[in-house]
Amino acid sequence: MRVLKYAILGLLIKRPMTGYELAKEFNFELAEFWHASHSQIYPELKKLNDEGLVTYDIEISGDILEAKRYSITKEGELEFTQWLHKDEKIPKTQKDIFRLRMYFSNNLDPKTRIHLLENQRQQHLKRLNTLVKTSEQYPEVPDLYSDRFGDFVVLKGAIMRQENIIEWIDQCIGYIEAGAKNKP
Amino acid sequence: MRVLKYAILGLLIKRPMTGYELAKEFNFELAEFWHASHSQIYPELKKLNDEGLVTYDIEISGDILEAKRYSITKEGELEFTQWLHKDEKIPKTQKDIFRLRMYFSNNLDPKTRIHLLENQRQQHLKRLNTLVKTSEQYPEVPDLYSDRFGDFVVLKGAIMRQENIIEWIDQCIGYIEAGAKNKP
DNA sequence: TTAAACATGTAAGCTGTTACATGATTTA
DNA sequence: TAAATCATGTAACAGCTTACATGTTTAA
Repeated sequence: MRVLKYAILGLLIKRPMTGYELAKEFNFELAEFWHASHSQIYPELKKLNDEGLVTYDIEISGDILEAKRYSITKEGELEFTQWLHKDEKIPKTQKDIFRLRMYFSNNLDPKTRIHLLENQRQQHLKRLNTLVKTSEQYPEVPDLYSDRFGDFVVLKGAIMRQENIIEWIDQCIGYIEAGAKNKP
Repeated sequence: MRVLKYAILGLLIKRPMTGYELAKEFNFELAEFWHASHSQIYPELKKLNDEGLVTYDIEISGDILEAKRYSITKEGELEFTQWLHKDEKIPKTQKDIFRLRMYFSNNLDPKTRIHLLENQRQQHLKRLNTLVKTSEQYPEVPDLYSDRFGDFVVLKGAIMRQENIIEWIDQCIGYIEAGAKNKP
């Protein structure tokens, strides 16, 4: 499916970037729903260059440090746009280890279950706070054609997802507390 | 990390199963947040057997059709329980291709964006309806120590997640409609 | 009698992570 | 001058998907 290919092409439409810069992008807002490390990015950039979807110029910092600044080509833009127009089938499975654990939680005593849930709750709350803080950079909805629009909607989605997970965790805790009260 | 190992061990605690039956389990409720196909399961069962965490008896249906019915061993139960007690770090990234597309959505005209969103909406709504129908099997919260408790809480979570995604999609559509009105 | 379900396995290939490997430049 | 950041690559391995491969039993 080569999603990384399209992720890179999409980022290069914003502006030409080095592999190193692309790797950084995958660690900010984007990181909530897509990630790639440099060991994936460099080979992919090479491949995209072979396919004629990107080109690069070499930049020199200081005396000898070379950086390849990649730009998307016309063909690259075309392929990216075609991909972007396609309907996406929703995935059957969103792998989630914690939910797998909860699926098996009848094997744990109530106290342990609540401990595990509280631990998750705390982590998600922390993440939520970070996301909310980031969202303060968007006092209003960005222009539809600005690339900040995409940032904005996925950030909103990330916040809503964290809130939803916390709500689910709270309900789980509620079920366990109610169940433990009946049969302690 | 070998999550599949623990997923299989957890399922075998419920009851002894064949590889074929395990594969089926990964296609029902569990499928929302974990999946494995038979080509992964059979080698893993072999490995677990080598490690002494499961054993099997051969069952014969009809004249010659053999099935290996796997049971978890004491060691297997111990390892599983130890795993289940561990705190889980929340993942930095939950890969989501559709959100990646939306991240790049400034490259699409508003009509196409709304088309893509409506398409997702419809798919998630369909999934939601299926989940809600399934949840009717749980008129009340199952007993804390019944293995239906795990089924129940993750099903609740799956429903909440679908509702949340639909809410996000609706908000996205709202942003686009509002933005397109200002600058058509 | 035929299609669906039962049943088990292997192989090739893609994706992704962690570690290995090296070195330059900038900033504190 | 030392640490952080910039910069690029490869290798080994784990995980997962799709296809290949084979055959039996049951229910319509």
